[in-house]
Amino acid sequence: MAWFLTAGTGHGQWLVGATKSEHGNKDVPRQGTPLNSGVKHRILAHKMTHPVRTRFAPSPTGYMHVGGVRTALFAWLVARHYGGQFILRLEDTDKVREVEGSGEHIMKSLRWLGITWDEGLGIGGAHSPYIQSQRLGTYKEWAQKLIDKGRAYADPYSPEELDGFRDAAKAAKKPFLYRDHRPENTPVWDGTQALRFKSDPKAYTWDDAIMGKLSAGAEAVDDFILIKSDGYPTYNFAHIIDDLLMECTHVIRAQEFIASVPKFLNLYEALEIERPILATVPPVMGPDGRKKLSKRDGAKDVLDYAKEGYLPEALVNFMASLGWNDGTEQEIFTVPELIEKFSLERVQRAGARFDEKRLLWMNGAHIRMLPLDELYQRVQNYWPEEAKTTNDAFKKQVLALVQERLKFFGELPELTRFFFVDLPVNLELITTNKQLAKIEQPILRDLLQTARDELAASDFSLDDLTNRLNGLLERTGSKPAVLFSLVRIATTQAPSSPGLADSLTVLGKDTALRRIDATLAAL
RNA sequence: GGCCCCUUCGUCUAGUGGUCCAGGACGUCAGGUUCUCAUCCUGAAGAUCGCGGGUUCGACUCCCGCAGGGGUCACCA
Repeated sequence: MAWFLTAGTGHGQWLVGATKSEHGNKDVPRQGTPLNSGVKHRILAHKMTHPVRTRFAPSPTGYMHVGGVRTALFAWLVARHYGGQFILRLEDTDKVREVEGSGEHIMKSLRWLGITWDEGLGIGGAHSPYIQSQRLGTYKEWAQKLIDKGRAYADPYSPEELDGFRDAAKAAKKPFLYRDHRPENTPVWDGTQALRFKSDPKAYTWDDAIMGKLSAGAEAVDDFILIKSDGYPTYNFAHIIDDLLMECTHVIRAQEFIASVPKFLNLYEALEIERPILATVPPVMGPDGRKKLSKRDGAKDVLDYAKEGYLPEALVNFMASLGWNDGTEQEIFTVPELIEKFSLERVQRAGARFDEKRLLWMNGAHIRMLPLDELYQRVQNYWPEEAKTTNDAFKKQVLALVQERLKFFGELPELTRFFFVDLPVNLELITTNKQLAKIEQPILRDLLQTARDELAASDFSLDDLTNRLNGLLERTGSKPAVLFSLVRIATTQAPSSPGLADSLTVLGKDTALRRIDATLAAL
């Protein structure tokens, strides 16, 4: 069932009437303020009769890292939570910064994570096109409305003049405000200059679904550029038009836009359109906590996590937990649980540091939750080279043994190689072993020979192996740390492996005895 | 520099005036699970709730100031 944002949906969560009382009311209690006890006074007031529609609108400037994708995730979670729609739009209005193939790469990233969209890039929809460079006519139309109202004008200055103004402002330690230089008689736009918004500066107070009550003075409102001189709109203008036309109910975006909101609010007024619910997601900080995660500082492409064998549901869980929790002590969430429990009200306002160790743990936890057959399907591209020709049944047995040891699929080869190929005898494994190093080689040799004879009589079923290994312990009087280590090293030639009996039964009699013989020959 | 936002264990966080000399998770350390690695279990260390005032019988929770951090001041988004 779809949720609708209307007054009186029952829970009192969504209230009426934000836009009109938005400004100049710092001390006046808002009408229709939510009663719903004061859930951090973040409850959003808005009137709407449409189903929830959220969007993610990246610009095609390369890959996406965890910080950017988390914003998409939150928007997606909101849409899914309310049974609404999620839209993917491409904001490609900066042709200089555009990186070829980014759109495809972004779609691939979202698809991998299971962040599905109902309209937009690649699939079209009722509000096509979803690529801003293909919507230039629309922006021009809306720009004309502003011109007709006397709320837009051509920028007569050269870039050099503008730089001069900016430098002067900087030298005076004052913020640069274009409108301080607004021409007396604002020129008519002929399409070759930049088109600027003629702002009506005033102080604003508004509600942010995450940050709560926000405010800024009139100095935050300026004459920003609507249409650049190359004919493309700026983000500041285009997104407002698109969100309106695409009927977005929420604009969920990163924190760097918070300072621009007063400009947007001013533009909504000039356009006489109702604004969507605004939500500002706090930044994901780099591991050092000094600044937000960025490509410049080596933030990874989310698809790198795919390559390394991370589970998308684990990464989703991890990103969600970066700045959100459900108020209980639950840490591991499935995607359906996230959809059910997610709410903007419980999103943190402070930035959260990216801790890859926690991601690693979470990924392991999700791997352990997977049924063996599903894990087997997912892990198929990660087997060591030597396993390529091995049959499924055998690989599945191996996988069952390493499932609880896997932190990410990329570890599969080093964890399992010895199951598929005889590794060269490495006596160092014995000489550096705490227990075995103390024992002279001839004694070790006898012990291993005894074990070999016993194993030769086994049918290599797990039960029989376990019994014989235990019997061996009694008969030889040696400690498990000695006997088991010795046999384990001889049969695997690996520094670590799953339990001895488990490993042996999967390895099989021929292989196990052959490897013991090789070790015997080397001792 | 102006404006805006943020501030609880190393990290992610719980916490909406008394139940908090602050709870959980990751990480770390120690012990247990017949060998290694891992899982699992148990335990330990780890936060004078950024600092200073105030309000209150009582503040992590409310108010004020300060400090620190972040964001922004583009014909980038």
